[in-house]
Amino acid sequence: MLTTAPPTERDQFSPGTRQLLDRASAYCAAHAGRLTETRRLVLGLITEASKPVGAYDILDHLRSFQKNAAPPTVYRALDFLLAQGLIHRIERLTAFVGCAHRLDCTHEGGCGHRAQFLICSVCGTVSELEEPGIARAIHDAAKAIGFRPSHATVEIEGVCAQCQTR
Amino acid sequence: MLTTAPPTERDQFSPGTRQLLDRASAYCAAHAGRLTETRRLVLGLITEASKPVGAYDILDHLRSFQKNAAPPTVYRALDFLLAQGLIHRIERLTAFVGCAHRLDCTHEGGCGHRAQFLICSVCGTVSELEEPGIARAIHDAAKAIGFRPSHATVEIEGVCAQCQTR
DNA sequence: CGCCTTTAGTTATATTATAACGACGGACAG
DNA sequence: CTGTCCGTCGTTATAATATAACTAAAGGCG
Repeated sequence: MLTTAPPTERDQFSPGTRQLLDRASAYCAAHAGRLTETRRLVLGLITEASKPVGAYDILDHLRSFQKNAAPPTVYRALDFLLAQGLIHRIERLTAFVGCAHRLDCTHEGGCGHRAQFLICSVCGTVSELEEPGIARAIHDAAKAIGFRPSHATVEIEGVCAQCQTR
Repeated sequence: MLTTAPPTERDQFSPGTRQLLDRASAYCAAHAGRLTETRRLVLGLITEASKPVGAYDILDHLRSFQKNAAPPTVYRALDFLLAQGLIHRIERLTAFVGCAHRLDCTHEGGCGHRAQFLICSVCGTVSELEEPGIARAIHDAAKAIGFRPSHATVEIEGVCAQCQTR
């Protein structure tokens, strides 16, 4: 009798995504982390989405690979990916996006805490900025009043260029 | 027979808070809004707290005034106060703080969307900045890529001056 | 007053996130 | 080899935050 095997990432993820996952796996290995099967699937699902995805959206999709996935399954993977800097949490949306720069970032630990996000309120897409001027303005303002910043959340809501022309 | 009356704001709020509430009431009246009893209590509770407060913390305290308060009671008041610009929501904390500047702000609608917040991870206090340099850096960066911003969330986590010296 | 709009009460439920505990598995020292 | 440790995962339950939907009351205004 033929039992139906659950789908693998090969069936669902684009070649581009799988390549990114391979690079992420190497990145983790180089930073004392393991991109396990579950973590890889979660990162893949986030990467394939064109918009931020909520934890329970991820859970729904993850269940097509692992029928017994539960909330802690997803949240544990998300915690790991956040710690590695491979994804970001968008606070205003309570949702997650892949990090556009982490794998290309040459300066250790230098990318995650400086990113800014542009949220289009029409199409819902989020794009990531790395604008030194913003980071500097924040740093300077904090320094001027004796505050020592460790991380800044910058989320800019508005209408993206594409949606303005429609 | 003597029935015990529920406490009024007079019993709980400091004179300074009550004065602020009176000013807020006038502010609302001038902007086609009514600072009703419930809204006034919620704003008072937020104002008295030295730190950001969660919606359910507010609910707990509100119940000492109104025994039948429920989640929608609080969320409706919060929605109103946010719309008036009298409080802010701190996304990273899922909590609310009073607006330090709204009542003193002379330019209509000009204060709310430019504020930045400093969150001390040691003592938990949040202070509000209004630093034109940050707002300008954000505006310029967005403009450069054709994005039209409507609102920017800037939340800076770190250690405040006071906590650094301890 | 009578009408209309805003506000509030009430119940139920949706959405997001974590606690707690046991099991499994690989790495590594002895 | 084998026992131990640590990181990961499965599982169940529950906490914390937020909203839907409907009804009723209260206030402004002709």
